[in-house]
Amino acid sequence: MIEENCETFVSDCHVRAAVELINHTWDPVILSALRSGPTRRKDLLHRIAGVSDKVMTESLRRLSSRGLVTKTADGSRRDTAVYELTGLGASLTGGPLAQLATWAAENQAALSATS
Amino acid sequence: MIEENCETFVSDCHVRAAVELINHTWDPVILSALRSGPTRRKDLLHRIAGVSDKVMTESLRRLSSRGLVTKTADGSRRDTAVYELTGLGASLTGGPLAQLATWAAENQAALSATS
DNA sequence: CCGGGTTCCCACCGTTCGGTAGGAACAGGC
DNA sequence: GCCTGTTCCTACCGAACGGTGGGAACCCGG
Repeated sequence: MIEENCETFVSDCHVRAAVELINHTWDPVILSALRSGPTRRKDLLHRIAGVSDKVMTESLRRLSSRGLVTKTADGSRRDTAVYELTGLGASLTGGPLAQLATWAAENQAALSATS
Repeated sequence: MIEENCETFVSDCHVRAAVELINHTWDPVILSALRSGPTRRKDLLHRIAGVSDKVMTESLRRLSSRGLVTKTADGSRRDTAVYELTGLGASLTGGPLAQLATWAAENQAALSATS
């Protein structure tokens, strides 16, 4: 599906690929939340109000499978699982995602006015 | 829904708001396609392979209602309708969206490897 | 007048996504 | 042992999204 567009609009294909990384409702929020460092699942759920348990699991798995987040457990214990940004994830959150947040903050007035 | 997160994660709220502007499959592609200047609907459909007529209409309407795109018609004629980026839309496509595309291009190998 | 091209709308279908509810597995404190 | 907290998983449901098919309105060239 993406490849078709690559034939016509190469740069757009990249945009598409990138947007698909974050186009799930909570993924960007979780990524941003992880910028403060390795975080446990419980703390993520606590900090991000409104996200359900299932969605958090799904998002973390999705982000993990895409190489943006790693799950690190101390030994085999379950309740010590810690999620952390990978280099790729950090470059995404620190670069484009931060840009997006900055842009949104600067244009907040215009956005809320039109919505 | 967004406001709840704002209480806890202010910057994340902005990310959310921005992502919601582009989290529809074809919206970013259409926005990027419009960077080359005012474009007619037909040309957009022709250039972006894979997008359906309905989705194009929906996306254009959505982008228009959010102030990212304007629809300009020469008089009352229907087939001269031209879509164009607004200042807001241009700042989004030229800034964060371009950043995202650049990032995606740079990390293309890592992305395709993990997917 | 008539056919083709263009814009736009509507109704329907299948898939995906987010949310809820419930439970299993595991560790620690009482 | 028992209860609690935490991490996951598994159904299900409703809503939203993308895609298809069909058609209406409009303009132009034959």
